[in-house]
Amino acid sequence: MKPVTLKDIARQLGISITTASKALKNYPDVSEKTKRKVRELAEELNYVPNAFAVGLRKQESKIIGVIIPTMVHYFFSTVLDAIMKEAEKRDYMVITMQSNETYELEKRQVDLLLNKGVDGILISLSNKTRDFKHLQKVIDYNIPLVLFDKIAKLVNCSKVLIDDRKAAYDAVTYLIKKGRRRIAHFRGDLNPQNSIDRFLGYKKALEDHGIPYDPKLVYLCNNNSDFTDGYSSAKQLIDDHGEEVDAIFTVNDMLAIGAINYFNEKGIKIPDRIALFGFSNWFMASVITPSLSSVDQNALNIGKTATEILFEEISCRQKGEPITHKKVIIDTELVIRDSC
Amino acid sequence: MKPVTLKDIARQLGISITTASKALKNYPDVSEKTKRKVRELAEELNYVPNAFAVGLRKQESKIIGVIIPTMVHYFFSTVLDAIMKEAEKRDYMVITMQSNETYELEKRQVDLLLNKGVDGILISLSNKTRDFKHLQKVIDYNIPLVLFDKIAKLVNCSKVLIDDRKAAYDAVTYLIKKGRRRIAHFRGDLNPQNSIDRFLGYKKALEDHGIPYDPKLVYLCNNNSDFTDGYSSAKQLIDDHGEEVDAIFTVNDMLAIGAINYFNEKGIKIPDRIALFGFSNWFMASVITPSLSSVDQNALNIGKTATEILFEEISCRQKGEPITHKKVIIDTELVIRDSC
DNA sequence: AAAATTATCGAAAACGTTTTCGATTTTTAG
DNA sequence: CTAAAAATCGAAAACGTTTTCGATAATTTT
Repeated sequence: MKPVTLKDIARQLGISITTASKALKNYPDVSEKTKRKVRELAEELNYVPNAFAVGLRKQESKIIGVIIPTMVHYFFSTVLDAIMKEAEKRDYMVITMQSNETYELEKRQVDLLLNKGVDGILISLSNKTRDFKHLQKVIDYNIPLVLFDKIAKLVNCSKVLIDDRKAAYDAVTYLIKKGRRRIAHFRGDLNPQNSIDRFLGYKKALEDHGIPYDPKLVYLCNNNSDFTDGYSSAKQLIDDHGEEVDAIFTVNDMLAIGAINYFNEKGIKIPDRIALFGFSNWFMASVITPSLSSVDQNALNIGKTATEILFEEISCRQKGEPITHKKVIIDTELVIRDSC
Repeated sequence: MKPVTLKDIARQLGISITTASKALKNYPDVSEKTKRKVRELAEELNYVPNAFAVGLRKQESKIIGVIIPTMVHYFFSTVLDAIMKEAEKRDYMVITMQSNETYELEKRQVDLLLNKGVDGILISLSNKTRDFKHLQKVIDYNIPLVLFDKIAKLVNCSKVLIDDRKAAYDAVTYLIKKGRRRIAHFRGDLNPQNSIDRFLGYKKALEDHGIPYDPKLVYLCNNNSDFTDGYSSAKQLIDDHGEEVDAIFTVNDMLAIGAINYFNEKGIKIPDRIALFGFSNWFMASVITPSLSSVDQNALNIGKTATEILFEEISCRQKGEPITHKKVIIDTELVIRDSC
């Protein structure tokens, strides 16, 4: 079974390919009678335009590309979910690629997407990306580009992100308002910017509420995608400070869950003895015992907004209108559960 | 900045487009000298073939399509991870679509993928899919198709799946070997086949070990993607049977985690008083307290194998060789943790 | 009835690549 | 030195669509 083409329709109806094409596109210079005949036959034969031919002719693919560090991740898969739904509304398809947190792959994937002729690209940068020539290439090719979550400030394109510093500030402030005074922080690596900002928010919240910042209460967890790191840091924290500490704010939920496991094991009561506040509001946070308070990043909204902006830019480009880049901050939300 | 084409290269070198094309494709009827010149210039100008033109000419897209019920799911995102890595090895890209567990979307998405000219399609069917005309269409178009996990027995194509019945049998047998005698089962909906098979495995394990099957110990959890269902079923179970029951085998980890939450809350000791065995080995299973024993479905292997088979078929088709469909059963594994 | 207008159609070029096949040039063999 | 063989190249067609523009036919206006 071969797909049916305009040629087939034209031949069967004894008209030209041109007329057949114009009939389906509702051109004014085709009579209603022929339009009807063409449309009926097209329907009957299940005609669909060949995507390659259309792409070649119109230089548009009806595909957008997405590059994320990793797929198996509650936050990113949720963002992707939103992206795909927005794309589908507009009859667009999504090609997804994983950079695996490496710059080389990310760069290569940008090239591949450009070669495929995608109409726009969404990227959440890898932790290791320090050089932005590949992004500049996208811009030079005049392909709309929107960065989300892991962004690069210096790149001239639209961005969608949360205010990590404020979100962390709010979470720590909540702990303080609940009477906690010795609040530890399990922080992440120096890159990406997110963990720095969350740390700064933590620090500022303490200072604004008259609690001295104590660097000894900050633990670096460089492998923060593994909950054993949270477990061992919790152990270290208790060894170092004993009864003194009464709360922990962690840079993500994974670390908090590792800590919860340790405390549960040692019979250290949560939240009576020590409170916990996570970040990201992964699904796990709601099912663990005790359930974990966390900052919800609103992944769906991030994905939706980023995609909407991308399509605006795509539409501007097609109409030849000038493109103005946007930077949108998505609201976060404190989700309070049993851990504090 | 416009992408550079063969025409640009040909003009700059004073040769024909034909020769430029053949030089890059290493045809024997181009002299080494011109080949070198063309390759060097192509490299310098960063030439990449236009994907639409190649697709139109060769009728191949270097894209495969994937349809899964949902993206935000540990199993499916892991399978997708494997699929994308296999595709990348072969310089292929992946278009992913979510059926959202609806037949209509699934059908529409198959159409969209066919129209895009994808070279092959991987599908894990929606729970609601009872009609397979859309799959038959893929086969009629002679596009390689591989079903995985949620398959349709009657469709004539390759399939990759696990032996749900055997896996369930093994898990329940493990509980029996550990001395459990009154083993409950939290089962899923009637569709898909998976939950039926897991139930049958449960039943057979009991019978083979001389334990009478008691339908009163089987609880239907129709909304099994929500852990509150596991919570309430656990409560019901204790209300109905009290001290009598000493283990539960659940159709997935979500239900088991709901049950664990209930038991933790009520101070019902796991595994002393009651043991639990889940299914799917979601990431959560390892972080919950107590950690949950579960059947690992080997999602990475499912994805890898399905993609390998797909590419074999794609390659056969391109060479005009006959295609033989395969049905591969991926081994599962019991992951024993603290819950039993 | 002639002229102007409008409606309807199709030829042709273009998008960029691949591939067949014939033409030309160079090399080798006789 | 000529004939055959080999090496090297390019014209042209094809993939299927869109769009411009010119041609013809039908209609309206003078």
